[in-house]
Amino acid sequence: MNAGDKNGRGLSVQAVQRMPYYLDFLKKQLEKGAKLIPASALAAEFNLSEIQARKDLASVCKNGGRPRTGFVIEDLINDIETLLGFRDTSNAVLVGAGHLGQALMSYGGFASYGLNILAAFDSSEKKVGSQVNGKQVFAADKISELCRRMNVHIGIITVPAGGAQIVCDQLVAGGVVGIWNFAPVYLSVPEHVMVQNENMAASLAMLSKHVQKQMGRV
Amino acid sequence: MNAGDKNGRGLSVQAVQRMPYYLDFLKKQLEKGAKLIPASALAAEFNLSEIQARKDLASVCKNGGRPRTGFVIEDLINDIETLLGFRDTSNAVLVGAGHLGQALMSYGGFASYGLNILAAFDSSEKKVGSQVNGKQVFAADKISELCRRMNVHIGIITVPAGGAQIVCDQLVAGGVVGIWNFAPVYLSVPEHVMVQNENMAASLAMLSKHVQKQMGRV
DNA sequence: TAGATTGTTAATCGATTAACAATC
DNA sequence: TAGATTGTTAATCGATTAACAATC
Repeated sequence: MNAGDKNGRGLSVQAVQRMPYYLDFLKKQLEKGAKLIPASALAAEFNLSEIQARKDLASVCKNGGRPRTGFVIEDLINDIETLLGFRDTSNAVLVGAGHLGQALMSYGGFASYGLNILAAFDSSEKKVGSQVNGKQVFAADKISELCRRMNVHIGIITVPAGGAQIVCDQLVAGGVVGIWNFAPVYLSVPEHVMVQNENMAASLAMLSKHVQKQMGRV
Repeated sequence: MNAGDKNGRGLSVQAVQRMPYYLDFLKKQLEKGAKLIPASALAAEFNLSEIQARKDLASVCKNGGRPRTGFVIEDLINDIETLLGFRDTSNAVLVGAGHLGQALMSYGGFASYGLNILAAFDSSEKKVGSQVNGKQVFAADKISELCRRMNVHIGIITVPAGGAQIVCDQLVAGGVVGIWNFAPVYLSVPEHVMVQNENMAASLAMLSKHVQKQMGRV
């Protein structure tokens, strides 16, 4: 439902998704005073094969590693952050200031992923005009206009399923090209727009299948 | 970081993850009064190839479809729900009653995915003893004991990154075999435990890479 | 030099797609 | 019967793994 992407140096989608974990670990190692790291250390930490870790690092690291010593941690951090787009901040708006929306607005960790939630929208009159974590909540009918004016390219959808497609259309109309969708519905968008689904139903399905299997075994 | 799984009738992990979307659509069609549906209708709705939709349905549908008419919607719904484990409810506990944790506890939609959050845990004395959406918040040091006593097999982790591994270990000690992890860290678990990461950093990475590319194009 | 570690090229494995036969 | 649609078997494509050469 979201086709794969050919990224720069032959990085697979899955490899890209492993990168944030590597990044986190590398930062911790750097803090501990380490300068160099072999691919095998990452493999051990994340339960991956050494080959995979090595290939992942090789495909992201500009300078490559050195036999015997490994990779320069600082370079790796730099390269991964650049690759993932975490080095410069993108502005985003959020639509749907309910429980989940407020939770996301209040979360401090997005800054290190290069995301800044500028403002929110909601259709409830009660919420419009209020602030959450210092961010203004605007009326939902202003989405397109304000997105365009603020030059925002990322939209976060945390409305109930029923309203998600309409909100999505408005975001796209406002110039948004990347949508982070928490609503449990499939969104239909033009070619140039990417939807990243936080697909909770799918996660739960995987979990409950696993639990079934495990319990069956006992 | 979480290897694929060989499911019953050769259903790929990806196919399983598409199922919740199919399910949603099929239910809507049933409500509209439709009885039968061809695979091509799903393909059109979700922007998939007809072949893929057909194969997905074929691999999940016990009775198979009929040439000319298609698949019986009611049967499909049944088969998919059974496959995904949505038909019988699993109890879960949640650890970390912060913004996100409360949002999940307040969300009404999990019932249709067969998930019931029984109770929560938190390490803050302020929260212990309180209720969120009618669910009790217990002290974090009771996790293992209560999980075992309540026979809970699914744990939801919504604590900050630093505490996630400890919480995870306690859940596993309490008999949990499926963990839904919202903390932005890799969790190390025994073989029989499955971790489903709600990997927000990865989602954001994909989005920001896409936005970069799109903006570069203009 | 020997050994650890990277880098590269080929092999395997799994998922998707294509071609075509079967059926109502 | 003709045509729509499913089901099956083979081909392609992409990601992971394996084997081995290169390098410090």
